[in-house]
Amino acid sequence: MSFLSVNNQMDLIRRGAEEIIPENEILKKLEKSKNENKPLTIKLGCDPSRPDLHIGHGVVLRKLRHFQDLGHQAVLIIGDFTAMIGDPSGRNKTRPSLTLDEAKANAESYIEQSKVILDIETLKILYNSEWLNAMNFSDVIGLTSKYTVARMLERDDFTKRYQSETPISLHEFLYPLAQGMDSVELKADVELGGTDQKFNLLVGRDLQREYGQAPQCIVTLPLLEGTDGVEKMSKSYGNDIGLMDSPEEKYGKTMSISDGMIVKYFKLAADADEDKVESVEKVLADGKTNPRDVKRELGRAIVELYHGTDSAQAAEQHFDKIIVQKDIPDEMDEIELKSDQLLVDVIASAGLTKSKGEARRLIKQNAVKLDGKTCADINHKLSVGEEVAIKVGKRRFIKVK
RNA sequence: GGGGAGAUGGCCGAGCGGUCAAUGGCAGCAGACUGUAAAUCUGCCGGCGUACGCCUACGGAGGUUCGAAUCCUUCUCUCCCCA
Repeated sequence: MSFLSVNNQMDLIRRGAEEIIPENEILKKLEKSKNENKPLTIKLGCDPSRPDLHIGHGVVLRKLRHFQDLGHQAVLIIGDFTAMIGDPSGRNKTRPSLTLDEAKANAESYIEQSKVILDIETLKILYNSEWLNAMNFSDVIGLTSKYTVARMLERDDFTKRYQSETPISLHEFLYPLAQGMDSVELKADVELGGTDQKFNLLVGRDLQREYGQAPQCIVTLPLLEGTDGVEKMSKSYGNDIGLMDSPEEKYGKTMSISDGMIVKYFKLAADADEDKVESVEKVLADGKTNPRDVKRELGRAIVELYHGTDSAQAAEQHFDKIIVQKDIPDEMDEIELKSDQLLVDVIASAGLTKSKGEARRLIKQNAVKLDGKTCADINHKLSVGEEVAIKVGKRRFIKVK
């Protein structure tokens, strides 16, 4: 295999990246790799404590894929060790402690999902419990002696939590060190991560130096805000576009992002190159184009990336039908009535609402339509054999027959 | 080791014996307006009952009281100050 020129490689590496630290070092690494015809080791750590991936994760996975496309060795480190330890204090809910089996199951699902982005054939997958579990207490103390409390407190979230008097457990200081040990173990040349990972990635650099290795370069990527345009994309905020979402969902959710996010989404979620990003910026700035149309293009681009052109077209058509024309879908889940039932009960039991109370409220709020006609009667009854399409809110449907 | 403050609904945060399912903000849901954008306005926002009602809920366990998120005891956890 022969590598592209360093400049050409850098064009792709820079795409969408926030920071490359230090840039001259990565150039040297690339040069050396090209001269010796030896791929670089590119590390990406993942946290298997949450099983659902979204296009926010996709940003960094995509970057790893770029390196794969350039011929380098991508390594996915599954942080099963840290997931198992979890957070004994129970304060930090983002890190529940998992059993080995759970961590493993999540890891498998993670790998399965990342297949839509990564070239799984050449991907190397390692579990960090393999080496972290093997460390004994004096190893750990030796490791901690290489870092100071003051430096740890430099990490953004530690600083904030310390200042706002929220607890920081001691063991949390060990996570960056553990992650750094992964880099040492791997002799990583480059580590990727979100900007929130910058501190941890830099610790990896320091530790590699301590252990007599050439320090890794780091490539950080911007965090992608969710569809609300404010919070970081996350399933628990409900503002995510899942990698496993259907084309229709991906398209629809994309259409709901705020205008200010369009460029960023092109850059990070649609993998657009610099030229494309520039032209989008230009079109949005000229004031003649309705941003909605640019967003439609974005929606297609994102769906296309994961599902292909045909699905992108279909998703757009579906969107136009359901949302723009407020029609009902051709296909929806169907249920059969065994006896005459109150509409409220049907909606709740079909799972369209969480409770009967909610169903009742929505009916009162004119949010329920039967075959396109608003039904505000909470006593409305459906009889056996009656065929009707129920629409709750904007996008919850069920067909009764 | 000593002293002080605190733990409330998804989150933040009031309440400090009855009128508290618990003010307010954020998030969420729905409606109006739109480009399913944003902003704005309106309504909803523990569960069951179409209202009155019942059940569950103010860190855990006991207790005082006709009545407790509110008082007492104890346990668990957190923060601050001094050493």
